[in-house]
Amino acid sequence: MKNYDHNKIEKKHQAAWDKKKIYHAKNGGKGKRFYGLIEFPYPSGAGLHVGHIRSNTAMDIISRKRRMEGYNVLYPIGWDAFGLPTENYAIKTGIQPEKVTKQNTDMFRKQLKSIGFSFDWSREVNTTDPKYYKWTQWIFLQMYKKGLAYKSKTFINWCLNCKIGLANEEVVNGKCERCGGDTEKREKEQWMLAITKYADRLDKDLDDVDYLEKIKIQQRNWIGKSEGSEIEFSIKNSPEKIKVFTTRADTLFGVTYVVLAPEHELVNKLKPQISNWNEVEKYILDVKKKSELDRTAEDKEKTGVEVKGIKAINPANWEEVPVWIADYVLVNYGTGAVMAVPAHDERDFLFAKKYNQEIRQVVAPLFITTEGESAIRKDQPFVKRDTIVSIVKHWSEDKYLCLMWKTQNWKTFVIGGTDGEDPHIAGAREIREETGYQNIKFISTLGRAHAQFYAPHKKENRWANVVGAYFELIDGKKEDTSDNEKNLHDIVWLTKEEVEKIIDKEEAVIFWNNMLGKDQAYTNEGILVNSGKFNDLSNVDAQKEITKAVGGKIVTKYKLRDWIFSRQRYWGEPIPIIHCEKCGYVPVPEKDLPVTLPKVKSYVPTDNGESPLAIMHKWVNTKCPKCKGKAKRETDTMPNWAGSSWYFLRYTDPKNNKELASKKALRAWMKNGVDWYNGGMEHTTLHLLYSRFWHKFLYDLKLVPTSEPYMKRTSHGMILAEGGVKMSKSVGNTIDPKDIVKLYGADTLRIYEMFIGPFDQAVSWSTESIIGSRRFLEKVWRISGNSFASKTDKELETLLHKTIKKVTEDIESMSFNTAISAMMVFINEVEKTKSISKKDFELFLQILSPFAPHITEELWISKKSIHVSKWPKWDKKKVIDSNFKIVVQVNGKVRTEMMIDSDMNEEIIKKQALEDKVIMPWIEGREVKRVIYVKGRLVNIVV
RNA sequence: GCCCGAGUGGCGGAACUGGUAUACGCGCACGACUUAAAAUCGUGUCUCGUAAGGGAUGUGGGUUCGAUUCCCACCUCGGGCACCA
Repeated sequence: MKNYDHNKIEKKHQAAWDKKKIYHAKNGGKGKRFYGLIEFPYPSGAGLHVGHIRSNTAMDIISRKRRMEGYNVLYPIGWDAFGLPTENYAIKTGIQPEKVTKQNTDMFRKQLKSIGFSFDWSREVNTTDPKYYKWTQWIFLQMYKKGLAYKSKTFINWCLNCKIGLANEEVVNGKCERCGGDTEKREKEQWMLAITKYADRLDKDLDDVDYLEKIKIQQRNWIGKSEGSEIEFSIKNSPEKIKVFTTRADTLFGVTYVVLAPEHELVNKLKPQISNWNEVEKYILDVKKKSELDRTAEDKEKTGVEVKGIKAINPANWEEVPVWIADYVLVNYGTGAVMAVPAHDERDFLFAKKYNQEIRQVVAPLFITTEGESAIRKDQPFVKRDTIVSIVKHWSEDKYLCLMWKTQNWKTFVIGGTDGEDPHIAGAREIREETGYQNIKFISTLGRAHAQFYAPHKKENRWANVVGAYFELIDGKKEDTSDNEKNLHDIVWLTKEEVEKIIDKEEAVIFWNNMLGKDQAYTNEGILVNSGKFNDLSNVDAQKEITKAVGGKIVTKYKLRDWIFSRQRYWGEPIPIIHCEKCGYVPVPEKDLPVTLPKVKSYVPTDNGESPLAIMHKWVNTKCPKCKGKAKRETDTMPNWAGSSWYFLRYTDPKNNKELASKKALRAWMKNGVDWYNGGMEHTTLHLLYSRFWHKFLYDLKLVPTSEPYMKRTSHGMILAEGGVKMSKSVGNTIDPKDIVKLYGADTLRIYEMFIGPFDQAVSWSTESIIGSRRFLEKVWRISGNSFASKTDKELETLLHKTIKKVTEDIESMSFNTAISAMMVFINEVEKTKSISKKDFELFLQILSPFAPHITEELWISKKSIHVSKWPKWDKKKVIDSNFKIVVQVNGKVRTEMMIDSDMNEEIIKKQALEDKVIMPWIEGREVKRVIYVKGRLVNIVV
C-alpha cells in the first residue's frame, strides 16, 4: 500500500467533485430539502482564517450528512464584499476597490476549495456585483415607499478617524467599533430605517424559532422591551404638561421631583417662566460639550440643575414638586422625562442624596417568617396590627436599649402597638410602659415595613404594619414598671456591635441601618404605604390601578432605536434617491436600477463629512425623474449590513434579473426559512436583527414565504491563539491554514479543528496537538491496506454500531469533538483486534466521510462518490452488549467489578454481589440495610 | 451594577436523565525497532501511601444509598449590556 499522500489525493478529488457537480443543489424535484447556511465571509486581504474553517467545516459536516440521508441540500457561499477595509486599502494605494475585491475573492475561493467544502459554487453571490446590489437598492426603495426609509436630522455618532457616521450599534464605549478611534455627536441629515416599527414582532417572534437560548436573550436585551405607564404632570401656571414614562406607577405617591433630559423641548418652551435661565442654559451647553465617553464614564457622578420658577403637579396627590434637568435622563428613551422616586429607584436615590431632595417611602417590604417558633401557621387567619419599633439611645453612652424576652426566644428593640397614635407619641408611651425611662426625645421615623409572623404568646398569626422610630433619652430618670412588664422581659443596654449580633428580625435590621444612615433605595416588591387610598395594596397590583386613577396610559417602550442607514463613503451601495429642487426626494425609478458606483480618482472622504461621490459632478447632477428638472443624486451609500440582510434569499435564485429571487425558488428553499444558520455571537445583535427586520418587511410585501428568515440558529466559539489570547496580525500569532493544509492536509486540519474543543466555546489553537488528528487518519489509511476478515469480531461489531449511533447523534448536537473521539476509540479497537470485514469498515468510512471527505473518498471502493452514498443506520440489536461489566459499591464506594450477562435478572445480580469474595469482608458483621441496583451500571450495598 | 456562560490531570477536554470522575487527544517517561535520529509500535502517566486504603471536579454548606451533575451562599475568569426610569 502506498503512503498517505494527502496533497495528491486532495487535489484529485476536489477536481473530480467540481467536474461531477456532486454538491450542486437541484432546483426541481420533490424530495426533502435542506438549506444550511454560514455567514458569507468578508474577503479581506489577509486571506482565509482558521476561524472560517471551523464554522464552515461544521456546517459542511451537517450538509454532507444530510446529502447522504437523501436530502437535496443547498449549502451556498458568497462574498460580503462592500466595506471599509477594502476602501481604506483603496485610499492608501489608489487601487480600485473592484480590483482589490476581485483579487481577494479569487484568493478566498481558491483557499476554500482547498479545504474541500461542499459548497454549491454555481450559486456564488457577491454584494458588490451591480446585478446583486440592484436588488439591495430595490428593497430600499420598497421601504421608502412604505415610509420605513426616511431622512432625519439627528445626532449621529461621528468617527473622527474614519470620517463616517456610525449607527449606535457601531459605537462601543464611545469608541468607533472598527478603528477604535474617538467619536463625537454631530447633527446630520441621515437616512434612517424604521426598525422600531418592527420591534414588537422582532421580540415576540423569537418564541417561534429554534435559536440557542443565549442568542434569544441577547436579541431580547437589545430590543429592550419594557412595559410601563405614561403619566402626565401638569405645570403650575402653564398649559404645558410633562409626560413621564415609568415602569413603577405604583410609586407615584413617592415622587419628590421631576427630571427632564437637558435636550427636552419643554425646557425651551418654558424659558419665559424660568427664573434661573442662565444657570440652566449653561448646564445644557456643558452637557452638549461632553463627549459620549465622558457622559458614560465610569464614576458617572450624576449632575443636574433645578429649573427654578417651574413646579410640576403630581396627579396623584396634587402636590407641587420641583423640576430639574439632569443628563442621567436620556432624551431618546421613553418620553425624555422621568418622575423621580428616590426611595425606590437607585439613580433617583443617589441624585436626591447629592442635591438634598426629599426621600419618601411608599413601598414597604413584606417580611414573612417561615422558620422557627415564629413561623406563620398555615391555614390560620392573620390578625392585623399597627405596631412600632423604637430604637432608644442611652443618654450618655453609645448604647441602645434592647429587650430580652422571657416568655419566648425574642431579642428586640422596644416594641408595641400604636393604637392609631402618631409614632412619636406611641413610641414614647411604649418606652415608658416597658422600661420606665421618663425623659424621652423623639428624633425621627425610620420607615415602614410589613411583617407576617406567629406570636406564640398570643397564639395567633400577626400581620404587622410596622413603623420604625428613633428616640434618645435625655437622662436616666426611671420609674418602676408594672410586675407584668417585669415578667415579660429584661432590659439591657448594648453597644452597636452587640445590637447587630442579636437583632434578627429583618424589619428591625432595616430600621437600624436607616438610623445609622446606611439607607438605600428599596426596589423590590412590597406593600403600599403613604399612598392614600392605595395603602395596603401590593405594589404590583397598584401599578395598573394608579395609572388608571390619574388618567395615565399603559404603554410599551423599546431600547431599540431606528437604524441610521447612510454612510458617507464610496464603497457601498448608492442610495437610489434623487434630490430635486422642486419635487424634493424622488426615488430612482425601478427600471433605472441599479444606480451603479462611478469610477472615482480619490476615495478619501471629504472633511465636511461628504462621501467621495459628492465631487463626481457628472454622476451627481442628473434630471428629476418626475419633473425632468435639475436634480442631484444622493451621495450617501448604504452600510455594509445592507447586502447581508437578504443574501440568503439570493442563493435560491442567484442569476435572476427580474426579481430578487423567483417565488418558485423561494418556496422551494425557504418554505420554513433557512433550515440551519450558524454564525458568530458577534453578529447576534446587528446582522441577525437587521436581516430579520428586512425579512419581515419582505414577508409583509408577500415576497417571501415566512416571517422569520432562519428556523434554527447556532453559533461557534472563536479560535484563540496559543495561550488564549486573540489572534492578531500585529502580535504575529496568526495561523495560516495554507501551511497546515500543505504539511498535514485539509482532512487533518478539518478533523483537528472539530476535535479541538466544544464547538460553541472559544478554544486555543495548539499546533503541537494537530499531529494527533493526522495519526488518526494514518491509522485509518493503514487499516484499509490490511487484509479484511470475512466476518467482524462480535464485540467490535457492537462497538461499530455504537459508534455509528454516537456519530449520527453528535453531529446533530454539534458535538463534533466527541464524535471524533468515538471514531478514534473505534479505530484503536480495530487495530487491536484486527478482524473487521470490508463491509463493516466501509460503514466506518461513511461516517467519517463528512469530517474527512478526501481520504474517505480515496479509500472508498465503489465508483460512485462516497459522498452520495447512503448514511449508515445502526442496528438496534447490535448496540447492546451481550455481557458487560458493572461495579459493586458498599456505601457508595466502589469495591469491585463483576461481569454479568444481559439476561440476568436483578435478584440474581444482587445475590451474586452480596456473595462476592471482595465484598464479603466489607459487609461482614454489619446489617445490610438496602441493596440498590441500577440497570447495567452498578450495585450499591448500604450497610 | 445587571444578564448570560464557564471553573475537572502538565495541557485541550470527556462523563447519558444523579450511578465506575479523568474517555479521546497532546505532552512527558520508559521500552522495542534503528549505527543514530525521525517516524512507528508497546507500557506507564490525578494525588498521598511499600501496601491495605485514603483524598481530589474553584471554595463552604445542604439534599441523597450515591453529586462534576440538583439546591443555597461565596470566589475567580470569559462574554454581553450599561444612567433604558
